[in-house]
Parts: sequence; structure tokens; C-alpha cells
Amino acid sequence: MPNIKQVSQYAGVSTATVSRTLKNPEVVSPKTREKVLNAVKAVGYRPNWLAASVKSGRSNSIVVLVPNLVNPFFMRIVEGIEKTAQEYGYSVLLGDTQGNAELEHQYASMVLSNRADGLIQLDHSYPFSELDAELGADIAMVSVCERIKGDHGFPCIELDNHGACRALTHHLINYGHRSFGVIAGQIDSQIHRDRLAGIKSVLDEEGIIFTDQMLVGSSYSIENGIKGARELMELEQPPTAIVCFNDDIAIGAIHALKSMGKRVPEDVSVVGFDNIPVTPYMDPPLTTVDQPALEMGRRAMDMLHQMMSDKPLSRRRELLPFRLLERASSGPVPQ
Amino acid sequence: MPNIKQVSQYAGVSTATVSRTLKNPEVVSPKTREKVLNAVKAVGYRPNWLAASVKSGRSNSIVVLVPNLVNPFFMRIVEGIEKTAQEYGYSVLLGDTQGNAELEHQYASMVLSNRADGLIQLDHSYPFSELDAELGADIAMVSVCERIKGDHGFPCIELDNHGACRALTHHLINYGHRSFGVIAGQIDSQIHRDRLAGIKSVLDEEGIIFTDQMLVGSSYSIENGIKGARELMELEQPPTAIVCFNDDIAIGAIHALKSMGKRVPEDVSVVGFDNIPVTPYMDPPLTTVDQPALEMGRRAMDMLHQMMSDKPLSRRRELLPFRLLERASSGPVPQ
DNA sequence: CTGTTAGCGCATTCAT
DNA sequence: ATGAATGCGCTAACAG
Repeated sequence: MPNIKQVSQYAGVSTATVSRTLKNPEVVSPKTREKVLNAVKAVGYRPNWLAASVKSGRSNSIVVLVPNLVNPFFMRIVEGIEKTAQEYGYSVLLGDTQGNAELEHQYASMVLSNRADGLIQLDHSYPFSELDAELGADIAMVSVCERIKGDHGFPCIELDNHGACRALTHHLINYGHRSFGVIAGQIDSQIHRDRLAGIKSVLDEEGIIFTDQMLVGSSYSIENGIKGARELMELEQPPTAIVCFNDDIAIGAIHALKSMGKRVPEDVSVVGFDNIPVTPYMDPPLTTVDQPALEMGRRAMDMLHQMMSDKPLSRRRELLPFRLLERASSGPVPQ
Repeated sequence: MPNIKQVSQYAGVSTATVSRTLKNPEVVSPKTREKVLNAVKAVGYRPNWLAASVKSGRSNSIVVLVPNLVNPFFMRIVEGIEKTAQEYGYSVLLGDTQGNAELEHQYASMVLSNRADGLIQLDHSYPFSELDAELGADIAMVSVCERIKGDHGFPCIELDNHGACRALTHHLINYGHRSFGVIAGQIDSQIHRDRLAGIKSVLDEEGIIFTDQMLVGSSYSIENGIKGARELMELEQPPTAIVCFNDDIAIGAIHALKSMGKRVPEDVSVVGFDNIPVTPYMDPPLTTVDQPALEMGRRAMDMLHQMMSDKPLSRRRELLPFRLLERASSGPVPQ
């Protein structure tokens, strides 16, 4: 790889001039500018990004922690992050954590060692070990979709999960449902609490009792949906409506219900969450809550950029609006 | 951020000793080692990765070019890449290209500027502009899933697409089908040619004529599947079997067929490609070709690592085996 | 075993 | 407008 010195020699100027020509072309005379540019082309020079970064002390990279790459909803958020990062001149380092704390920690450490300038966390955990806790305290970090556990005060972008679940519940109640099951994803998370609270608040208002046995499941997977639906249907009083905390769970649940001979929505209504691309094409098309994933990613990156530029944040928390998509997997309660 | 000098002063040793303690602990005396380690902890020191990289001239990062993040099949490959990269001590820079040549070029240029040491391309295009062509010629690059266009001689990992399509076609012929439609994805690609050739080779052997009008579609999307299926069904002699070049297309096709009142597979058989996680749960479950995506990613990274370490490659091309998954979207030809 | 010195490639003073 | 010199933070060669 040719370096700046070779260019300077070829052009018969100093390295400083080469550097200037490339960064502030207007500050060098047109004549030398041309000489330098020609030299650059002639020797095939590309500025060494690493070297430039040591100087500036900034890597212009960020790390994104994703619990699961094979999840269209998460990746749509990442898409938004990356697009925006690109605009700001940042690169995205992918951290596939699989929800593994050790991995999260490893990736997060990149910020501590100047490998990245900031961090976006899609999961809810605080990805620094006790050892790094102090160091990590004043790092540029934003959480999107989930909210970082504990009282660290990191900003976050999230959906109005409480409101969305209220809307979902009202939707089902309007169809006459009085018996609700819930198949949850990650239990120990803010999302879980917000959503459950949203559902329960409406049920309370309507005087509907929600018993613990109506809450099943513990992961955002199709398999969990299958298992959860079976569990619910084996109850003495099975629910007529099932709220699933993501679309994969709903897909699994519907599959399980069908194979048990139940019709959706005639016998049981099922609703999901996220509005992943395949949901309109399921049989039946899935009633679900659309999350503005791309926009969430964009906002998260905007916010992170603010933090990395040491600009004050206008808000530390953004609650984005949901859209309830009423499709065919939910319907009137059976007689 | 504390630097190595501060640690050395705190510990009362030279910076070299600090550096050694951290990289080759066994080469310093236990006593100084302890002093240094204490100092490190005391000042909260983390080695600056950027600085270390300038020295070594290696970033220990790679770029992965992905045409579409919201595609479980692609992301499963990326998962394999990342896992393996991790093992080798590399980080993954995400390049969401959307098939955009300009973006591909930008991301690829990172290798030229020492921001990354190598590149894995999931799409088929050669991501260097003419200007960079010479520079790009001896870069560590591997293509996985697709094969890089042109005669650049970059190694690649791919599925036995030809064989897979032969198997798919035989499967359908065994069910008595004689009239085949194909809904294609990206037309201008090696995959497309290989797959089409695979299908045609079997049809030829069986004396079945395949006319151009039976080939429709031009992108790997659900919408393309819907459109393609409609086009095929509007023909005077619609096919009884439709081969889709990925699962999304198949999902769209089945949806369209159903809404036209056709039953799958009783009236029309549909098969897909990739075996994305949702396919077993579609209605009907999709007959498809499983690609060992994780393994493909792993092999790609293995190969790239070889190249980046200047080790000779055992092979320049790896053809991975497919698995035909016969599920319920394909069946006997209607009478 | 440890310290001194030099240098990775670049960008930014400070002179001129 | 340009060049010489300095330093970013770290590591490796060389001494001792």
C-alpha cells in the first residue's frame, strides 16, 4: 500500500501539502493541487484510515448489539441504523450476541478500547461487566426497542408498548372476547412488563380476571408459540383470544391451533406483534401491531450521533407510535 | 481515556514494559507484572485498539456486503461468518448494499483504505469501480452464495444449485408434472443461470418443452412471487408446477394462487428455495431446498482468513450439498 | 528482565 | 501557499 510520503515525493511536495490537498483542497494552489491529485492517482494512493483515526482519536464506527440476526424486525431496525450511520459518516460493527452476556460484553468493550465511538443496544441488558462499569458509565450508548435494565440513565427509543397492548386488547374485547391468553417472549424485560401491564389495565377496567395460568411462554420463537398454544388449550377453560408478543410466536401458535383442529379466528383469535413482512401472507393473515422499525433505527442513530458529538439531547426517551393492523386472524368470539 | 504513558508513570516503569505486560505477561518479572496490572486497574486503562492497528497495519476487521438485511437466509450466512470471524479475532463491518453498486463500492473501498482487511460478498457483483480495479485485484475477497461476476478468480462458496434444481425437477416429474413455470429472482446472476440450466437439463432429458413465457419474475420478493404467479396463470396453458427461486417468491406465489381460487398442491404445485425458518409453518408447508447457510458463512470466513494470512488456498471453489425437503406444497399433478 | 529509541501514517501546529 | 517539525498511542528492535 502506498503511503502519503510516496505521494509527496512523486509530486515533489511535502506530506503536509498532500494531506491538505485531500482534506481542504481549497487551501492549496490550483497548480499544486493538480500535481498532488495526479500523484495520488499515479501511485494509487488511498489515505490510511487507521492512521487518520489514531490522530483524531475517533474511529467513526459504532457497534450494534443484536440478539438475533435472523429476525426481520430487528434487522429492519439495523437497516435504519445503518442508513443513518452512513449519512453521518459512521460504519456499523455488527455484534450478534444471541442474548449471551459474555458476547455482549466483548462487543461493548470495543467502545472502551477506541475501536468504536458508540453503541446501540437492541436488547435490554447493560452490556458492561462490573469491572468496566465505571468506564462504561459515560459512554455513548442508546437502547432501541428495549430499555436498558437498571438505572443507568441511557436514552432509549421504544414503541408505546403499553398503548399498543391496550389497543390490541380493546380490539379483542370489541369482538366479544372475555377470556385471554398471553404467550410471552423474553420475560425479564421492560417490554414484557409494559405490554402485560397494558393488557391487564384494560382487563381490569372491563372487570375481566386474568389468572397466572393464562400467561405462558418465554422466548420470541415459533417453537415457543407452538408450545404456548398447546399449554393454553390444555387448560380447563382455554382462552378464546391469544395475544402473542411477537409474530413468530403467533405463527407458531396458529400452526399449533390448526393442528389441534381449532380454526383461527372462528374458534380462537390470535394476534401478534411487529408486523414482519410475511404476516399479511399467512393463512389467515395476521392481526398484528406494526412497529416503525426503520424509523426507530434512524432515531437511535440520530440520538447516538448527538451523544458522540457531545451535543445535549433534547429528550432522553422517545416513545414511537404503533399501528394496529386488523387482519383476519382475529374475529368475533365463538358462541 | 487514560493512555499507556499514564499507566507507566503510575507503575513507575516504562511504556514498553506496560505494553509487554499486556501482550506477553510471561516475559516480565512477576513483581513488575503485578505493579503494572495494578496500575492498569487503578487508572482504568484499556489499550487503544486504533493505535495498535496502525502499527500492525491490520485492522482485524472484515466487511460483509449484504444485498438485503431483512432476509433470514442471508442473515443466517452472516451469522456463520460472524461466529467464525469472532473465533479468528475479527470484527464484522456490516455493508447493507441493497444491491446498489455505488454503496457496494463505498463499502468495498474500506479494504483499500485499511479500514478492513478483507471482504465477503453475498451478491454477485464485483464491488470495485474501474478506478480501483487494479488495487482491488489482489485483495482478500470471497463470495458466498453467489459467484462474483467476471473472470476475477476470487474464490467462492456456493450451493450445488444445478444439482438442487435437477432434484427439484425430478421430484415434480415423479408426481407426474409435465408443465413447468419458473419465477426467478435476480436474473443477471450465476445462480439464475445455474438453476435454470439444472431445470432445463432434466426437462430436456424427459422430452419436456420449456418455453420462454414460462419464465417470469425478476426479484427475490414476495411481491414478485404474487406477480409471477398471476402471469403464469394467465397463460393459455398455465403450468401445473411452479419452481420459485427463493422462499419469499414461493410464499407470494401460493398467496396469489389461493386468492385466484387455486388449491396448492391439488391444482398447482409450488416449490421454493432456501428453507427459511417460516416455511414449515406456512399453509401448506413449503417444499423447498435447504441450503446450509450457517456452514456457508463459516466456510467463507475460513477461506477469507486463509487469504488474509497469505496462506495458500486448498480450493478456490466449494460446492455445498443441498437437501430437498419434500413438504406439502407439492403433490400429484391434477387429472 | 527492563528502558531507550524509533517509527507506523497521518494531520496539525508553527514558521517561512 | 507551503514545508519542517511534532505528536497521536502503541509496539518492536536494540541495548544494557
